[in-house]
Amino acid sequence: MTEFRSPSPAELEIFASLAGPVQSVARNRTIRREGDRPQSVYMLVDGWVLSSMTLADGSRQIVKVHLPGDMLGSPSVALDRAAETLTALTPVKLRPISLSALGSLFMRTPHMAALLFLSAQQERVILMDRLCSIGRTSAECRLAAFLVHLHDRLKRIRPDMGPRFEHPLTQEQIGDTIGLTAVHVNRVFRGLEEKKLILRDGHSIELLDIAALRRLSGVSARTLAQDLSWLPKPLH
Amino acid sequence: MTEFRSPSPAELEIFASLAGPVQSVARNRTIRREGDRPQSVYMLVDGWVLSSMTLADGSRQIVKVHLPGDMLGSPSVALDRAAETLTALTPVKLRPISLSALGSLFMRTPHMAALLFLSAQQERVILMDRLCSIGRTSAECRLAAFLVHLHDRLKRIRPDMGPRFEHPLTQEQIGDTIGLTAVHVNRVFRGLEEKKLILRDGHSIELLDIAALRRLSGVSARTLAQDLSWLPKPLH
DNA sequence: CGGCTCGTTGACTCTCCTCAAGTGAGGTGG
DNA sequence: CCACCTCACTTGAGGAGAGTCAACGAGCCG
Repeated sequence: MTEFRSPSPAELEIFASLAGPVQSVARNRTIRREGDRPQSVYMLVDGWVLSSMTLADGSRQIVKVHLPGDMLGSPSVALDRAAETLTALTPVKLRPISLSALGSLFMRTPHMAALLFLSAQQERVILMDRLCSIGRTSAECRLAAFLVHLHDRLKRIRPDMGPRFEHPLTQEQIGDTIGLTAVHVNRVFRGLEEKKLILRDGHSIELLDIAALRRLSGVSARTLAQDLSWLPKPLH
Repeated sequence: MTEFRSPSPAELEIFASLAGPVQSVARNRTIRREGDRPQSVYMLVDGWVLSSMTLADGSRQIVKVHLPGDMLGSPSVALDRAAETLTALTPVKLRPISLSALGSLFMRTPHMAALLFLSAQQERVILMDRLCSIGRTSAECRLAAFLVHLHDRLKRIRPDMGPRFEHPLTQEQIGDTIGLTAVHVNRVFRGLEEKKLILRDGHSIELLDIAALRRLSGVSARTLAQDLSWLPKPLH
């Protein structure tokens, strides 16, 4: 929500007071499993979290790679049973937000509620872009799109970040995110290296030509709405 | 929102009063193009609408097939420029809802605002399911998932509907929806017919074994949240 | 030291795409 | 009323991209 740069300090305080205490989750632990009853959402304070779904044949699709600042588990608030499994990729710190706390937000600060709505819509756009990527582009384009998108999001967290970043993902997890097998992810990685578009060193990746990668990805860059004058006014 | 069965008559009236007059759009006309500034969303009163995105190489992905009762164009309210093109598939009737009307909803009825939020989350789940379908399953599974999902949604509009329904989609449009070429959609249609899972006659489709199709699709059925006691109370 | 997971590479297979051509229904204009 | 055109559907043949199976090496942790 802070992406829209309009919550007031008073509102951020309300939001913070609604969230529960910080919980720690060890690497590889499941935070919530698909099929569980959704009783809260979570603010990710620190660490990486995977949101994944399992298909009937046992294959897995990763629907979102969550970074610090993300709200986890929110799609499932509309459902009887959670759709996604949340797994800690690294040691994680998070704060639960009960459904009733979420509900009271709509009463207490309509402006924050509207921002919550906007970020849900933004997530829809991200999913739509991924649908395009997976549905209509080659493995190379998909990997490029994934890397650029991840880089953009990391950069939003650390604006001073350069073209190089660390990540905890295995190639299998990347494959499950962009709809490829681990073996093919590996080959495509090599292809991008040979084209001098990226450099890899373990779990560190450097994007050598972000513009070219973005072009290759095929999906257009998105700019968030600037004019939010139609929203309810923030509290002060 | 009415899917959650909780808006009160008073609230529905508020909602109706916020929407603009009914507009008619002829078949194949564009309602809004990607790149336009999003100035409103639309309630689809009657007809079918496609929401699509165009990639750099000119290929198209259909992001959503909209049916009467749907809200159109809402993902783009978070953006500076609309992400999706809205095209009338049939003669269409719709009512625009300006952004300021949407904003006032958050002030006037927190309960409706929360329902709006929930239906955005539900759309996210639908996109996540489609991501799984396109990313991890075969052409046959994808087509089965598409047909079952479409049938479910039509059934929600007309609960008395049987296993047979009419639709205005070409095979190319279906392909653009599930990430296949028109030629391959045709072959997979034939496959499903030969397996006695469906029957086709022009633009009419009968699902001969919905349970089998659902199993084949690989994605799990979703149940909407029943307990919405955490939402703000409705107006009366 | 041993057992794991992860990354890498090769060989082969198969699903789906591409290109091409033919059919049929519907619409239009002479 | 018919010739013509267009668009959607259909089917075939061939090719390419991604999957599958398998093996091996490297790093990490107990």
